[in-house]
Amino acid sequence: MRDVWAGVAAGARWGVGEFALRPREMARRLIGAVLVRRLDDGTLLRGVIVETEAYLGAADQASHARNGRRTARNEPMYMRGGFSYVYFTYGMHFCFNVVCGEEGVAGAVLVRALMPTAGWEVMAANRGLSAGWKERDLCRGPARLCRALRIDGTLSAVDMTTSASLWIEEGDAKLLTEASDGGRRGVRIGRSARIGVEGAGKEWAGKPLRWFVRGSGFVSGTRKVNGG
DNA sequence: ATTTAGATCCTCT
DNA sequence: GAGGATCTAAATG
Repeated sequence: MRDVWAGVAAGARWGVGEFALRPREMARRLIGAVLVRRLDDGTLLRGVIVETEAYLGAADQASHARNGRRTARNEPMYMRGGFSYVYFTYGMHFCFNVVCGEEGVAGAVLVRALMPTAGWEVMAANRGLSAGWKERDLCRGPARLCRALRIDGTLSAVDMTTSASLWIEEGDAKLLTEASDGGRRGVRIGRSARIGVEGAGKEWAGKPLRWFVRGSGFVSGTRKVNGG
């Protein structure tokens, strides 16, 4: 992971340049970065990104932009890198994506889990959890993450390079080490097939387009999927 | 620890 | 009208 931070300052807000990557590279690059949400009352909620999935354009049969589809819902996927794409699914959940690449080309990264670093109490309240909750459960999974950070459809197509409500900051190696459950063997990044896309058919459902911090209790999915 | 069913409604065909 | 980039609780090994 060290190479990822070469020459960049921890805590700096990402600009257009950081988002100018293709989905695969973006998904890998986002691991360890910090997602920041500022509520209307000024409360800051933060978390280190520990799990992502890349969604490509026309060829990717698991993507909302498959076969070149362009609809009102997926329009943000075609925007310039740095915009958000939030969609509603399963009748009750929102999922948050980071749009990447150049304008006119579909591509985004689903952020699936965070290690919360600020605002735990507010996140728990947003999730509707009662006493006894654990930090590791607050943002484990894309829908939980959105609920904890109060991200919904009104935060789709937001420019995260300028927004006062939602943005990404450069990560810090120490925080990622913490997220990796001690990280005694160093921070290791695992890869696997994406979750919940079986319907896309063997070829695309099987591609290793999911990235996660190995051994982290903040990552979603089963032990089997996470390779122990 | 793993599996199952049910919730619930927007989006696209 | 069908299905979904999910989550929770309950049941079962």
